[in-house]
Amino acid sequence: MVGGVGKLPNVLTIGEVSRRSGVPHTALRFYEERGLITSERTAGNQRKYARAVLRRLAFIRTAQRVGLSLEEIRDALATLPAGRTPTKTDWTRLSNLWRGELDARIDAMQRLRDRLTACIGCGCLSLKSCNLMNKDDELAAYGPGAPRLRARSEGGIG
Amino acid sequence: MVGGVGKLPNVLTIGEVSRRSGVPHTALRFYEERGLITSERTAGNQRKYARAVLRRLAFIRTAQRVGLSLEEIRDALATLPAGRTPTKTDWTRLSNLWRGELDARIDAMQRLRDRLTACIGCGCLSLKSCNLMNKDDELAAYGPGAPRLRARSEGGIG
DNA sequence: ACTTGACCTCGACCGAACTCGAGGTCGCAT
DNA sequence: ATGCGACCTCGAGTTCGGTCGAGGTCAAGT
Repeated sequence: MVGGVGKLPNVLTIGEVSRRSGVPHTALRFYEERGLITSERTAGNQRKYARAVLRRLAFIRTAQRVGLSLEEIRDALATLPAGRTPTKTDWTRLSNLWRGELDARIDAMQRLRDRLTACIGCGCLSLKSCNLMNKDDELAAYGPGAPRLRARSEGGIG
Repeated sequence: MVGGVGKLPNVLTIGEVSRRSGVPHTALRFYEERGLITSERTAGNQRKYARAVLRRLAFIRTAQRVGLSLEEIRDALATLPAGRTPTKTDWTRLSNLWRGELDARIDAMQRLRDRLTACIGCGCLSLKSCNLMNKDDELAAYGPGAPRLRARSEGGIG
């Protein structure tokens, strides 16, 4: 019952995973090293991936696009049953968790955008009257580190 | 008219700027090196900043939080009149530019969030029926580099 | 005059998220 | 059995956004 010569194999090589997911093989090994994905090995020590890894990768990429670090993603994924298909409950828990994070970020962005717009109205020549430039809520805290969300669109700004 | 002994001096030392803006002095020098801010020097070679630098810094931080790179920010700031108070027209141009970028990002995030939510509904046990996991539009392209938008909220996820 | 703290430069280092290259093995087709 | 591409490991290199430390100067208070 291990499927005939079908075109949907149960195990995938790293090359197949890379092509199917669009994630470079170098990154796949890197993710494995960081504990985001796992793999079995063939007799000859070559990686073989369960098809589920594709779902996991899509999840990782999605989360990354939103600005979560690999560590955060790894931790979140760790709450899912190791290596197997998660239950609806698992997903719900995770989804709710991230939804909150997403909501917060969307909210922050919208506030910023709205302020910027208001800024046009105020002329922004006076520091006092400009909401954007008065560091009240989000501008207050300055955390260390070097955040960056690469613009996917080549040439939006600049 | 170089103001008396007031508590709002026209020029600020790097330490003052750092305290007032919340940006570490190391970062201030770094920003200067990267052309995001400028400073004059005293006879003894110490930096003195115009008060306007605070506005500029708030702007930089704001833009950074949204995920723009220092280079993008620098380029945008470069469209403003060098070192002087920008006109309303200047601001309008810049604001419009970034508003588009912001809108796009907000939009992407919202789509992701909505998909995640829909995902809960679908149970997410099947790759085929799950929108989130099917890489259509935004998941398609995988760019190089190492993007990251640090979560400001300590302990949202993880 | 002296001390103290804030400031200067410059180069090294950090962590995140990867990529690249060297040198070697696996496995499949011919 | 031979060739060839896809795979392996491991260490070094890259970019971004900074921080740190050494070694030295400036400026203000006593």
